[in-house]
Amino acid sequence: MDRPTIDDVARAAGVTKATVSHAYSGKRPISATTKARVFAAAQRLDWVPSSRARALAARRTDAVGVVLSRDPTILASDAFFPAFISGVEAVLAEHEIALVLQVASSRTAEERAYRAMASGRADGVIVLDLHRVDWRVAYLRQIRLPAVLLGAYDAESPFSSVRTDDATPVRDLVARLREQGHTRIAHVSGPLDYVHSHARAGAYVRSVGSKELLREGDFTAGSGRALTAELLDLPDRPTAILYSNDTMAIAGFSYARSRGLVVPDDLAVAGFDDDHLSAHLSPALTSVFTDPFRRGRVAAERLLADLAGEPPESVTVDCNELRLRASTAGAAPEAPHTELEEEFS
Amino acid sequence: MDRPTIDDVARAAGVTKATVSHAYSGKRPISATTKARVFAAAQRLDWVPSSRARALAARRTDAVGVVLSRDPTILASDAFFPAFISGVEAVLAEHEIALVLQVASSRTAEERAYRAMASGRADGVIVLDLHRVDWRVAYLRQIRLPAVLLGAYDAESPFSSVRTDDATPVRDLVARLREQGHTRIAHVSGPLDYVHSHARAGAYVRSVGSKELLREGDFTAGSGRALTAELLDLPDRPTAILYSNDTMAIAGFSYARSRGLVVPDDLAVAGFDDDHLSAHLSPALTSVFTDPFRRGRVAAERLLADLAGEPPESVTVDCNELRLRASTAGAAPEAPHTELEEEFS
DNA sequence: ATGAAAGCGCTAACAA
DNA sequence: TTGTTAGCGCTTTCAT
Repeated sequence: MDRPTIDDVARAAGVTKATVSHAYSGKRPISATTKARVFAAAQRLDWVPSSRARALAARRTDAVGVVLSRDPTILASDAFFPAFISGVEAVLAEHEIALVLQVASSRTAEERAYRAMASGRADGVIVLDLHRVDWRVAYLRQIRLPAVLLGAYDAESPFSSVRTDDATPVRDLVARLREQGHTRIAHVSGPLDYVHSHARAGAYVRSVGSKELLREGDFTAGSGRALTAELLDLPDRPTAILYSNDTMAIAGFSYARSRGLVVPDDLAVAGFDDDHLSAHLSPALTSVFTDPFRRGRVAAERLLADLAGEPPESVTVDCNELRLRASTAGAAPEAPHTELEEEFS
Repeated sequence: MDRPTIDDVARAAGVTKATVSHAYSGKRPISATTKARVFAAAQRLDWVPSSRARALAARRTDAVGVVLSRDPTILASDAFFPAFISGVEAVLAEHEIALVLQVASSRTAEERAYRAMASGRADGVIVLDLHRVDWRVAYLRQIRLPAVLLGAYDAESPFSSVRTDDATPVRDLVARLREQGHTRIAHVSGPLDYVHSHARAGAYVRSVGSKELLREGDFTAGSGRALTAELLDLPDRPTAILYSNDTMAIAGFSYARSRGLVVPDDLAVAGFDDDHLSAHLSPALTSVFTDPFRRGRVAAERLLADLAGEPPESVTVDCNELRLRASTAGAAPEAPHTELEEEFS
């Protein structure tokens, strides 16, 4: 009454385990007739090969891992993650490969999680939220766990990576706002040690030529609100704010509104990541669609290629798309401080 | 240069594999001194037990599975799933148990996925999106895979379940709208073969006493829009619409607005699930917060208890909270058709 | 308190 | 084309 094993099937089909195994894997020629007998027997016995035994013998798990260093509570309000995972799954599902998820909120927990992956939970991992100097890159190399990095890692690394160009949409957005007459354009970034935050902030700084109105947030609504307050309290306040994600942008524009400012008339606002509800806000939020679904697909495909033995490769996905909406529409407000600026210049 | 095995550690510590194994599992008394020697050796050799070998020998994987029957692309725009998974992970992370995710978009693929879980990918599963008559319940029993069902399954089942009361907030909401003078209150449900959609729709029908203004959607923005159009085209159109999720509600009120209706003056609108941005829409969307994070926690805890040998149990989580916001504020519009109704009555 | 040895259910190298 | 057999690296029973 226990689950049948490969031996049961072999016996029922009048062959040996090896034949059964090969009938399924196709790793050696099996005559059509025996193959048919094997399959029939397996079907009759309702046999499913044990993934555990297979994993041990083949040193392969048929699973791909993701270790999340984010706090579980933050996961919930993030536009990127679910869509990215969907993209990954879309590829993995075709190959009947599972996705193993583990969250770890401390460095030691994270190391343990990666070691667990390496010890047989997964054949390779996708690394998210890459830092500019990321201990995980060296660590994964050390424990020899195949990996794909999501983001442009500058330092030498033996891993494939999936990159995007975050600079262009930021530059385009700044240019656009300039055309509308904005001269005081601020940026609320994510943590600057993340490669993606840093890339966006860097593009911003190069575009406006100054760090004066750059503020470092942490992607939470709280920081969006606090830093917006700080910027609006400036004697020469910005007339436009670019946020590094939609959550901060929305928190920011709610706050601005609570101070009596009208978006976009008094303050233009733009986000990043294009949450699926952002188009429905009013005013609708200008944002940058980054196609996390597609990036998930590409990352999964890249990892499977690596696991199949292809040499690592850096692929760049051209997916970012600036979506201009009402929150940045219209001309810049008659900046009350422009005269002041001129006085000082 | 290969990964060290338990034998290497045993040799280095001058004991046998059995001792090493027991030093870690604590399944038999080991003297403090040998234990110390073992741990020291393991540390020195940088040994991590192979989860594959352990899984095979112990018939346990230390992983919990979720098979998603949704299309991967839908996953992305759903308020429930990421938060639920976060809750699950919050519990699993404490026990260093992994979460195995697999999406399957056809029944056969789904069966394969569950069999893979049963064959060693996971020790048990959490079943989402329960149908009123759900083949998976019988199937999981047949393949003897421990499971926790999310939702109130009516038929006899050997599984634990995590239930919520979706009826009360619907009833409260209808009552509230009645007080405001609404007499034509419609409902756009999710697919009625889902237990949760059905529970909400059932509560609605019992509250309003009629199915006339009930429309069955599928939780997508498209169906929200289409069914809203249908309802608004009615000769005696509703003055309030309850949707079974926020996505449909938002699509619905965008559409209503495009027809020149003002929310909530001409049409009151309410959603379900309370997407994290719903409070920021304008008007802010009335919705029902269902605490998916907490339900995820409870489901994971329940599954771990089942796996530890406790008898299955149905737990009810009292988590639903009606959040009244501007989209249902104010009195019912002077219903343009009330006179008509009187003419006909 | 510890050792010896038999599996767990497959894969793959080696034979035939 | 198929059979034989030795692992894969653990856990666990049976001895001591």
